[in-house]
Amino acid sequence: MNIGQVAEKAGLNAKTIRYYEEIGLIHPDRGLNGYREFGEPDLHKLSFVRQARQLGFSIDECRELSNLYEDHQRSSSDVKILAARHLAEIDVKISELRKMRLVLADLVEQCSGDERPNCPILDKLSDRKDIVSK
Amino acid sequence: MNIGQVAEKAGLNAKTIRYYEEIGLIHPDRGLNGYREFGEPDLHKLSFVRQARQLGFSIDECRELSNLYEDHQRSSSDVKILAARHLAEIDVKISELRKMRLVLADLVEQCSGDERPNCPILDKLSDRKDIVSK
DNA sequence: CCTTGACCTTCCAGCAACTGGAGGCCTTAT
DNA sequence: ATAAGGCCTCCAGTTGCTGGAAGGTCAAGG
Repeated sequence: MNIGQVAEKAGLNAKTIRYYEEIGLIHPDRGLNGYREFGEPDLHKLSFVRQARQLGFSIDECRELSNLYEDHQRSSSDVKILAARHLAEIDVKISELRKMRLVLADLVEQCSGDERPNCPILDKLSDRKDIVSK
Repeated sequence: MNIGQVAEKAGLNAKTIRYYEEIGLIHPDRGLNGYREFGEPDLHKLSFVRQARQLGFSIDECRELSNLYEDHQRSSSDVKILAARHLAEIDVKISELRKMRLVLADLVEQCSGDERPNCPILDKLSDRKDIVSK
C-alpha cells in the first residue's frame, strides 16, 4: 500500500503519517522508487493511534499504549494505570473549562450588548482581583 | 518600574512580558540603560491580558479586547459578540472532552487491571470502528 | 575601588502535533 | 509525448510561552 491508500483506510492525513514516521512511531518499508510501502500491521498501528489520539492521549502515550499492545507479556494493570491517569487529566481540563465557562457566561449575561460603550466584561477584566479562582 | 516589579504586580512571568512586547501587545519605554520602563497603564494592560488569558481568550482575542477597552467609542455589543463566541468555543471543548471522558471511563471500568495481559482498552483501540463519535 | 549578587539585556532553541507549500521525481493513461 | 496525479524531501509556520547562554548594569558591602 502507498501512503495515500493507507491514509484513506486509517482515516489519517498523509502528512500526518509522514510525521509519525519522522518521530519514529511507525517504520514502513520503502520500495525501489523510494515510496513508503505499508502493510497490514502498519495500517493497524495507524488506526490504533488514531483511536487513541481521539481519546486525547498524547503521542507519547500512544507510543506507550502501542508498546503495551505489542507486548504480549503486559499486565492489563499497566494499561489501566495509563488510561486512568489520562482520565484524571481530562477531568482536570473539564473542570478548568467549567470554571471559565461559569465566569464568562455570567459576564456575557450582564453585558447589555447594545451600542453604548459601557461594558461589565471590560470592567471585570480591568479589575486587579482574580476573576477566575485558581 | 522595571520588568521584575511589573511582573510581580501583574502576576506574570518576566519572560512572558518580554514575549508580549515582542508580539506588539505592549510597548514599554526604555531607560538610558536599555531597561524596559513600565508605567501604570502598562501594568493595567498586562493585568487585563492576564485576566483575559485566564478566561481562555487567545492572544489575538486579548488584543481585540484591549483595543475595545481603549476605544471609548466602542459599543458593548462588540465586546459581547467576542465573548459570546469564545463562550461557544469553550462549550465545544467541554463537550468534546466529555465525549472522550465517557468512552474512557467506560474502558477503564471494564479493564480488570490485574497481572493478566487481556485488556479491553487495547482491544477497543484496535477496533477499526470509531470509538469516539465525531 | 572592587567584588559580589541580583537584576536586566538579547538571541537562540525547543515544546506538541501537525499543516502548508515549493520544487522535483514517478507512474499511468491518453 | 505529455498531462494529471501521487509521491518524495525540506523548510517554515502555527500557539504561547519557557529555558538557557552570554553578557551589561546596579546597589551594597568590604
